[in-house]
Amino acid sequence: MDDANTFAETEGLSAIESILKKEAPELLEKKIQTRREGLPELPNSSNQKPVLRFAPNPNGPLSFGHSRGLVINGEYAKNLGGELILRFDDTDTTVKPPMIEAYESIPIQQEWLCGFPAHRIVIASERMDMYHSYAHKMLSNFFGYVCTCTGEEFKQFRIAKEDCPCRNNSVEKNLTLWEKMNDTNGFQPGEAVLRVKTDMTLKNPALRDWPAARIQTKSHPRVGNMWRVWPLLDFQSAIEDHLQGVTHIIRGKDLMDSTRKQTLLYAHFGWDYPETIYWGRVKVHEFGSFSTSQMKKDIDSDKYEGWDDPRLPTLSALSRRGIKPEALRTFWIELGLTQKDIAVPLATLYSHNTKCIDPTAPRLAFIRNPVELTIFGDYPKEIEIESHSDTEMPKRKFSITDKIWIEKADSGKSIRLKDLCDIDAEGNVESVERSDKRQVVHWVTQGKNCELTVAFGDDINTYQGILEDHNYPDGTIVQLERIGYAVIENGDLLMTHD
RNA sequence: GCUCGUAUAGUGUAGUGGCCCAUCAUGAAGCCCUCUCGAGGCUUCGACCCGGGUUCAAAUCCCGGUACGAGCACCA
Repeated sequence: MDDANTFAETEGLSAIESILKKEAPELLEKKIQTRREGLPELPNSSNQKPVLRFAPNPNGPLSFGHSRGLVINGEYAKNLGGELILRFDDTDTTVKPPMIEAYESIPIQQEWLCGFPAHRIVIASERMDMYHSYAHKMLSNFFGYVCTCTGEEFKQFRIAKEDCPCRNNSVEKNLTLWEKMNDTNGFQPGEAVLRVKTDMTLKNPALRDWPAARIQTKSHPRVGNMWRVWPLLDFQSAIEDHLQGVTHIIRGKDLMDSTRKQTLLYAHFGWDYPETIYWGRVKVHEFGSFSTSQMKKDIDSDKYEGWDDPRLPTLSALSRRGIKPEALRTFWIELGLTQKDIAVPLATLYSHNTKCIDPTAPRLAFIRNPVELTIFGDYPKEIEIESHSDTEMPKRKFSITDKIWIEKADSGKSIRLKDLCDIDAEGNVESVERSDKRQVVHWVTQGKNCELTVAFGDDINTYQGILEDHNYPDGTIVQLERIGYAVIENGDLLMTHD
């Protein structure tokens, strides 16, 4: 390389060019910048069919935030011919108790979003025997122990990098204490936990002898009181990933320490940890911060009408509002898999959604703040109007009387009544053909009173107006001319977005 | 406090030593088209956190700083 540069300096660049032209012409061709499309290549996936999983807590229905995990894992599974496991991590009956309806709704929403059903569904609460048997194994092999310190006591040991007294108990003692944890008349919640023996001097405090299971006495909605000792996420998830043969874990970077904890556990068992990829935190400005438990509270107190209240960021609300799964998928794929913490505006999602719905959304006129206008002069008495200017949709047919409705904001000036005629401020017809560049305004001649509901942040507004007669069924996404897209719901309108 | 992570236009993103006075989308502005303030087409605007170092060559590698975020739960 040095020689080459010296040569270039003394002989000039053109000399090099002519040599290259002879010896290796392909090097001279300008590379064209290529932009990677879609998701980055999944590492370590060329020699195996990937097995991925998405593991929500069924303490409520799926939200916008969940959709990232579903989309990313689902896309990889689909594109690489692998498998997607939908796993219910429902091992907490106390802090985030499972909601029984969620076991039904989550798979439905998963299929709606991904476009295919999960290849496997795993319910943690039905696999408790497995977790117990590995917990037992951990104790018998002396890489786990029952700890009877209080949380505060152990915290001090963790900070001081010192072993807690329970750490050196014999295997026999541990097995006895384990029995006592599982015994109704033994330890009570809070009196003992199962810990994984790692190393109390580890640099990262989060990894020091982390807890694997605890006692819960609150009944589980699916399995009742069959179990008393329940695994914590890091343990349950680690065991289950191995049991299911998960090859790739894609999750938030807030779980980086989970990976490290679980890798230590895998080392004890002699297993290989799956390939792990992380994404950063996503904030959606318009959604603020919602937690499943807070939403549940607010629904119970009637602040929201239900899980599909259009103000909420749940998948059922988005779906109800006319957000398409394709738009959600494009949105998440475009954000990609970086570890950056990002804040995104909903405008991007809406833009993708517009591309999905615009080609099939029939146009309708909706008059907000309607005022009646009498028109004088010659105008067509029967009229056919396009329902969608770019596609072949049946036309809208109306008989025109001399009374029509226009929006108050459009009244009192000379306007073009769309597809009908030019009028002056008093309603006198000036021309049937479009005669100048005056503003084109939508209008209704035969219509019904109708309510348009618009969710905006934490507010919900309804506008009374007149919607032109149509016979589209509920659920149709229409475009209200000059306003935006909306879904027909019980004959009324629910705003999708502009 | 300890540990870990990230830093490219307003917002996202591509880019893994020479294709880069940096890609694409979104956004904003303008024009064209259109009997919608929609869709479509075109144009324009706008960025490599800072400071050192390595190298002929750095957005890219190294070190330091700064900023932001996360974990250190008997939640997931």
